Amino acid sequence: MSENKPSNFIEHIINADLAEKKYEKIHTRFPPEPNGYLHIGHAKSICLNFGIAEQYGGLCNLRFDDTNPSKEDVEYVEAIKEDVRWLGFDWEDREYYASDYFDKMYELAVQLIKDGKAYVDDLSPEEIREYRGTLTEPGKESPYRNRSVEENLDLFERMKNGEFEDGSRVLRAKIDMRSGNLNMRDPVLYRIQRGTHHRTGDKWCIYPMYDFAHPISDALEGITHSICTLEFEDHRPLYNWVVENVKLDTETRPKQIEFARLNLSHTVMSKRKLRQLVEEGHVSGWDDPRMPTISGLRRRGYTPESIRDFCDRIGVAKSNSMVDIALLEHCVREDLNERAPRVMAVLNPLKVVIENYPEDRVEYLEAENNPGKPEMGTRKVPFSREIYIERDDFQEDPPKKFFRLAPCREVRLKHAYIIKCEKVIKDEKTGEIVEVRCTYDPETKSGSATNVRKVKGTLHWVSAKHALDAEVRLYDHLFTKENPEEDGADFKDHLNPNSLQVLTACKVEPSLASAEPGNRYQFLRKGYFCVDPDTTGDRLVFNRIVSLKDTWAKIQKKQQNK
RNA sequence: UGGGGCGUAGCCAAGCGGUAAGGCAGCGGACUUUGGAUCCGCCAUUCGCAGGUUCGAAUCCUGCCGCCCCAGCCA
Repeated sequence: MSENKPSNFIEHIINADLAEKKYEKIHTRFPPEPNGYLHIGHAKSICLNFGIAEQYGGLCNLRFDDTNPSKEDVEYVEAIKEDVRWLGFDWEDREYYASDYFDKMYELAVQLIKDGKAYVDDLSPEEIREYRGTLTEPGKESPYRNRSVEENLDLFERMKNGEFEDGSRVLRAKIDMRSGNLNMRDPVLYRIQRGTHHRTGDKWCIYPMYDFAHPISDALEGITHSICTLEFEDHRPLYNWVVENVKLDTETRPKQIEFARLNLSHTVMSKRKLRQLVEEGHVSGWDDPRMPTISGLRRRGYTPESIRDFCDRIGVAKSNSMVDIALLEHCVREDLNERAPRVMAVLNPLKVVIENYPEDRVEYLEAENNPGKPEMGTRKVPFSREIYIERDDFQEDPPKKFFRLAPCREVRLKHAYIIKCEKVIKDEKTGEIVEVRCTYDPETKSGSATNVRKVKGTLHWVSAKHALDAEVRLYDHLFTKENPEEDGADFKDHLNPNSLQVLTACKVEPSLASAEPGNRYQFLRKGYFCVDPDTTGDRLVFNRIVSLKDTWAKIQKKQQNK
């Protein structure tokens, strides 16, 4: 199909293969092991594999690499399917499992033995390690390496029949104990491991290793390009060995291609570490909105579109890299700027009384839902004598360039009037500001003919008697360090103690009464927020997806540094 | 000391012998009833380093340096 402008080295390879007529149709696969939840690193692989298939008019399979029952579970297969679907990809009826091929794999292993290319080894795990040699010294051949085909056949069948203890024997490929590539030093193909498999139950007590199962699964499914991460690069000769030495009846030979996995700043990506965060209670679960898991990002409010866009932008290459999380944040902002309706919410309320506004008057002001998109319409927002503004938006003794509310100063209330601060009321004991008294200028009503004055600052607000109470959860990076796993220290030493801040006294505009879990909004001047599933009939809970870009925060930082 | 990879801006990343794309971040400025958005401009005389080939090298050759991965009966 489209052989135009390859955007990465994998497309170059595919274009070349197509030009040489090595393959007719492109077929990829996404092969997760159902032993944990998917994270954004997997999203990169999913987008790559499904994306290439789509781009070349081919297909992409979803295949669970379930060859180790001790670590795998149906819980994970369901979660993985949900995540892939949510990201926007469809594997149609091509949902496969390596375990679907266990019979075939066994048969192929038997054939390998008959061909004199595999043998049953009685060495213990420790002995196998010793015989393997080291990185710099060659290995030694096992004393069992030259058993007769008949004996191997008999032993392997008895392994399958459960006659031997777990770990007492393995089937090994007969390749080269002196190879510089440790993977080629007679790799283990099958091990004995009792345990109930989530799909095959107790049918098997021997399970194939990844290096044997993966190339066979690929070949059986007609995969043309088997894309995996860099650490499998030195498994490629073994992958090819299996493809070439096993008696397959398919004629297309899959090709393994390796790319660099994603690393994201200010977080961790390994399943082991993520699991640790969950199990030790540093986060509330796999779907904690601070987690880089797909389920965490979903709950946080990230859109699938923004994640796909991110995956497009980071590119695909072979150098180990660390992508700045700011790019991910940029991608959601860009997406949500287009689609999120704007709404007013005061996170840290400060009461403002407009002294010259009639006590019992209420005006319903017209407010646009998205200034960039008039087609998103307008809504009515109630305005009255008592309102809340953001505590940060008032300062008694304002610094330079602060153009919000301060004594004797004027600001515009978004969609409403210009108000002027007349008086500050403080708590007599604590000195805390409890209320600000203002006056408004009736000539300045938004949209009216008399509204001609301009002021520097515009604030968001909510009418006190109309406001809804809400809880807002503010999230920050999970780790304070760009790379928490750097310099050998425990990554948990760099957990950000302020990664979650819960605000329980927030006031939001009444139109949010109908907000439902999953809905996303822009809280004017604050950021993008998503309704959390913890929301109940009488309690609104919002997650901050990402803040808006904050020029004022930057100015403040500069002022502090002076 | 073996094998496999990778080095282009603060972070990603194109580039494939014809004179360094693009994005993020950053910095300036315009506009603005979101300090948002938008717009406009700046941001690598040089591609890890050193030699060589060539009219011409990030691209080809040689040598060095640095970083990552591999010694699971995990994937």
